Amino acid sequence: MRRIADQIGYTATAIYHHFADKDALLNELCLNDFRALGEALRQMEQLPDPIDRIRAMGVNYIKFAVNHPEQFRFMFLVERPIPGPDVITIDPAEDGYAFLLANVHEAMERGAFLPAFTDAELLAQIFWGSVHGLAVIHVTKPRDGIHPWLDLREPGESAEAMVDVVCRGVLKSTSA
Amino acid sequence: MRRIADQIGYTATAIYHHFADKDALLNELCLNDFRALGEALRQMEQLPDPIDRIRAMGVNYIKFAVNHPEQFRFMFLVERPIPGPDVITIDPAEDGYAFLLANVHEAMERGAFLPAFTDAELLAQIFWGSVHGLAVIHVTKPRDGIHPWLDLREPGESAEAMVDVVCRGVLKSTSA
DNA sequence: TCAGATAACCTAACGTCGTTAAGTAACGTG
DNA sequence: CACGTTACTTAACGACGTTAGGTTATCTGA
Repeated sequence: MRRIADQIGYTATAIYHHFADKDALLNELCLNDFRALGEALRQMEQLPDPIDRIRAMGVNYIKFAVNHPEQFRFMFLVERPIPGPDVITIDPAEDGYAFLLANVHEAMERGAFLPAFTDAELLAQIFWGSVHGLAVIHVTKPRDGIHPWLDLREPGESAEAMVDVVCRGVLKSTSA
Repeated sequence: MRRIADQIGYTATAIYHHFADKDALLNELCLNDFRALGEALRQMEQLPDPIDRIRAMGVNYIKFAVNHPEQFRFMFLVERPIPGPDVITIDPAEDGYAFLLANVHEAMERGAFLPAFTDAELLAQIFWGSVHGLAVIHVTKPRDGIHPWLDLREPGESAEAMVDVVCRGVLKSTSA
């Protein structure tokens, strides 16, 4: 708070006339980042095939994390009290997960997935979870001083590989 | 520090005779948790097939995270200064990642993977990343107050599904 | 056996942090 | 021009990690 205040040329207490407390401020910044990520993923809307969109989203999700590690950590990894329901102002229309889920539904209607996969939400969570894991690993890299023998692959390389693997695992026909 | 000291019936300053500072103490606790996770994963050693071991490790990794969310967050998600090289005392023999990597190597020698996969390290990171993502999602669940429409599947269900998907994506023959 | 070192622990205090209380200056509205 | 609201200030509180300095117990060696 005091450091933010210094940087913007005010006193720390001035912030409290605009935000209830530190968490409220951080949540606002966090929502901003969520919108940025959502927008980045929504760029894939132009691709005609829903599976291609999902693939591209996966790769770009990791790219976002690697390019904005502070924001990514901030969004997903920093513990903060759950904001009150009134604070949840993020619009599903600009949410990344909602977009992913819509694409899974679309691909499912086209019969792209193996017959075993009928739960779109579960599929979406598998897609998200797989790239989320890689993203988190890359964004918390320094911690792996604990695993000095971990020879981490390039984010781009592992992202492509992960997306390929998961797609081959869920798709009826493996085009790629 | 003060709260820990209270709980163990000492003054806060007493701790500084046993640990250099807060980070040193936390790193020690963290190493403890890493050993616990490593041991949990190493239990799979009894399974004869390396692929079965990898599958079971994936499911148990998520189980560990869900059963010990505090520890898991602590190990992977809490930002802390990188410990000095002298502090890295974790033995590869009791490390989970090293065990995973060894199993990937073993399965690769048996020709279990599709010919495209020749990089054992990359494969290990795909296995780890996929379940790590789900684990992180489940362990940071409260934060998804931001995604109120996210209908999170049961950890066990999504863990099994993830492991199946990734295995189908990398294995030559899909036995399961 | 006893001096001296070492270890384990204490109290007091410092600086930093998030936050609150109380006050002041500027501004828009009747 | 009075008046409430807004934007901001200084001063201070309590909690935190940490340090300095002192006290007591325990162990070691001549």
